[in-house]
Amino acid sequence: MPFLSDSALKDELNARGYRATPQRQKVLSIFMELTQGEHLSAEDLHNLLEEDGERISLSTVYRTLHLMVYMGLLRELELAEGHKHYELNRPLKDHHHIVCVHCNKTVEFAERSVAKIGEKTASSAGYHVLDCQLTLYGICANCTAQQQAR
Amino acid sequence: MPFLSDSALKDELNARGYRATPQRQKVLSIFMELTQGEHLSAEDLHNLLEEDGERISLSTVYRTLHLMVYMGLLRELELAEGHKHYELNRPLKDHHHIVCVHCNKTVEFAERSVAKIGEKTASSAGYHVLDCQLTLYGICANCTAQQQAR
DNA sequence: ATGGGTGCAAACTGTTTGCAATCTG
DNA sequence: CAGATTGCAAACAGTTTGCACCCAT
Repeated sequence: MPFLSDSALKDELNARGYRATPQRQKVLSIFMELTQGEHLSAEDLHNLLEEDGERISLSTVYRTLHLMVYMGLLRELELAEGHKHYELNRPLKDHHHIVCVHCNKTVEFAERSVAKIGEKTASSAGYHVLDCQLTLYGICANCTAQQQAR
Repeated sequence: MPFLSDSALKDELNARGYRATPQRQKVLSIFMELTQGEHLSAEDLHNLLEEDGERISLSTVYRTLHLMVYMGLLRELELAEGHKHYELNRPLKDHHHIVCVHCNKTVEFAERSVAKIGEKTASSAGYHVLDCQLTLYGICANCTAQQQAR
């Protein structure tokens, strides 16, 4: 599901009774241009679209993000920055985050065993797992160094 | 750190140049009365305090929560419900969450190996880990059953 | 007594919603 | 052409902040 042409997106939307609009296509194409691990807030996305000369309102950005999360095209991340971030929902969800609580710098890392542990635990609690996010909060090397400098 | 008497809290605060106020003591005592795994939003906490006949403003609740997270007494959770939740920051952080994306029901579970994996990964990226949260999103048994009933 | 803490109300941020106009299937 | 989708502006929810008063230290 990571790469979806405009026409594939249209099919996917139509199959579920939704319509393909230029806004939706443009939103998805922005996400497909990101490098692995990059993620955007609603406002980041809106800015990128405007820079590209697209005319799209913030409300539509939000509505589109919700729709695409609902359809499974995007993944919603809750990093502790007060607003949500979104990224393409790649089939292998073995990619997690470390956030620096000082500077908010975020690093992605891949780790297969976490998803397995999660899957096992959740299903024994009767849950059908949709997503598995391991988030580590800490202080990055840079900030640690700066603290010691004081 | 899970159980802190009023006077221990006072010492802890004074040592860092803060003052012990009735509001802060009451907030912490509310958290200490919770059963393991319970967590509160700022508003939940405010309501509980008012039920107990305490006079405390919402702003003070927020300020106190931030302070206690900063001091390491509380842990901030980002469950996908649009607002943050807080719980006592117990020394063993091997306790994670599964959230049902339909009904928001949250279940806690303990899993030791995740923290180990996280610690290892983060430190190799140069991060000093403060917290490690594994959050699983899925559909609970109840909601699955209801979906099939339709 | 001094400066940290509180309550209040007003400001803010990110997000959602109602509605008329517009576009897709 | 019907109904889904959009843009706009207004409404919202949760959280933060300025300021005068108050109370731990």
